[in-house]
This record gives sequence, C-alpha cells and structure tokens, in this order.
Amino acid sequence: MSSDRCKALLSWYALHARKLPWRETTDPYHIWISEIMLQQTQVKTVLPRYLGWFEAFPTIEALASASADDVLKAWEGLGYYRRARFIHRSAQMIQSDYDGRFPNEFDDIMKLSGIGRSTAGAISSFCFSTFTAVLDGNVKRVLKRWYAKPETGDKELWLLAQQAIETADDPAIWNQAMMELGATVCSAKSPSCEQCPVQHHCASAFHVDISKEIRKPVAVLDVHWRIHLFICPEKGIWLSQRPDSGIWAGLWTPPITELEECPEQEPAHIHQLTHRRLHLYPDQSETEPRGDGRWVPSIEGYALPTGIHHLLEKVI
DNA sequence: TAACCGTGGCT
DNA sequence: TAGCCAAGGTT
Repeated sequence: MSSDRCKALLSWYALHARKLPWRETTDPYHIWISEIMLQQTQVKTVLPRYLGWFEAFPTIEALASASADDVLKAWEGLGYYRRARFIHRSAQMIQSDYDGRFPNEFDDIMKLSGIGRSTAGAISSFCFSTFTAVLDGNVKRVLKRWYAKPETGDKELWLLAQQAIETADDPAIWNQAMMELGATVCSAKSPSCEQCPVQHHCASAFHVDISKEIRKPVAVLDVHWRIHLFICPEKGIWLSQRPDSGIWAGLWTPPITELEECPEQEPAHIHQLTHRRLHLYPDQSETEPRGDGRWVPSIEGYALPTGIHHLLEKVI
C-alpha cells in the first residue's frame, strides 16, 4: 500500500465526506442498525428510516422484548425482510449472552445473526477502532480498479483490503473513506477519475473498462399470483401471514395462490423483485375466507409488502 | 457454491 | 425507459 495513496484518500475524505447521521456516533446499537439497513440498500433509502427506528426501539432491550410483528412493521418497505428477523434474534442474543451490551469482540460480533465479515468489520472498526477491513461492493470495486484486476475473487480482495487498512492510522476513518470513494467518485457506471484523489495511484485511472466488471445477469422468473380479497365494512380485510421462509417471509398479505399458467386477464399490478416478476390478479369473487388468517379492521398495524400496498391502492 | 432474498434510485 | 444495481448474509 502506497503511503501517498493513503494520505491522499484521507485528505480527500476529510474535505468531502457526506454528513450522515450514523457517522455522528460510535454507539454500537446505532452503528449496528445502520449497517444492517445499508446492506444492499442505498444511503438515500436508509436516511429517512434510520432515526425512526430508534423512536420505535430506543434500546437493545426494548428491541429484544418487542414482538416479531412490531419489528417487521418497523422494517416495512425496506426489503430483504430476513434482516429484521436477524436484528430481533440478535437483540435477544445480546440480552441473554452479553448482559444487554453489544459485544466488543470481533468474533462475538460475527456470531450475531445477519452479521458477516464485512458488517462485523465495519461495526468493530467504527465502534471499537479495530483494524478490521470492510469488503462491501464499494471497496471491492475500488480495489479491483486500483490493481486493475476486474476478475479478482473475494479471497484475494480480503487480503488486499486487510493489507490496506493496516497501513492506516485510524481504521474507522479508513473504512469510511474507502466506502465513500466507491459510493461517490469511483462509481460503478461512470467513475469520475478526474476528481479522484488517488488517480495517480490507480492502475485503471481514466481507462476503467466497465464491460469487464459486468456481473452475471440474474434470471427473472415470471410468476402469477391470485390475490384473494375479502373486504367487508364491519370486519375490515382478511390477512394471513406469509411462511417463515421465501418471499416476504413473515409479512401479512391477503391469501395468495400461485397460478400454474398465465391467465387470460391482465394483471392489476406487476411487482418487480430482483429475481421474480410478480403478476398480481386480485379476486373478490369468493365470499368466505378459509385457512389461516384473521380479519383486521385496518392494515396499519401490520407489515405488508410494498407490492401488496400498491395493489390495494389500485383496487380499493 | 450459487441461489435466494426487496425496494427504489439512477441513467 | 427499462434495466442495472446498491454499506451482503445465509443456506
């Protein structure tokens, strides 16, 4: 690692870092929640949700003692709902195994649900100043470009990331600076090499070949779902809870049946997920709900998937 | 190991 | 505009 590169990056970060609420604290609970929210999720999406979380659950203890439904409700709309369940489970683990205090050992942080090496590295460096690297999408892209190795696998990238952070004085700022560079200047589609503080130390400067960085495309499968709507003025709407695994696990929806074939009618709504395109066909022809579920006077207290919200807005 | 898991911003 | 993809982890 070039020391000049290190200095240049840190000077740039000192001047250009975005002011983000989770950068104003070293409190592990706050950092932890921010890191989970930010997994595969853009800063702009997290910003309006971050502070509200702590109004709902001011402490880890409050989170641990909340119901699973309340936690999912607080996560509603953020996607990847397993993350909310992991947070809940981890909060309970912190209560029982660590006396309610977020663990300060890297290995213990890694044991918590939903926290892998990169997230643990971030939390540990931000809260406890350990020299533990982060290797998120930003850092991977920056490192691959610095060394002009677009095909490099995670194993080598982890070595490079760890080697890099060990030359820094402040591991927390180093990790933040690497992510900030990737998120702003060294962006995926159109890197701004002319604005890059480390352009003189980058093997790909001004000739980044985006075509070599393309990921393998995800296959999007079309599925057709009948959405059984039971709505009545006295009882409200009938909702049932999704199973523990799969799409929208644990969330509440009207009963859904998967159709074998694409029906003749047009879907009332199409909801696009990463690997699925959900074609939704509302049906109000049946009179009495059957199976598991409950009448709810209002959907307000329940965590519903965004696609179902959209459908209900259209139909009702 | 590779498939799976959401949503919204960006170009 | 429609596709790409973002502060990944789990199984």
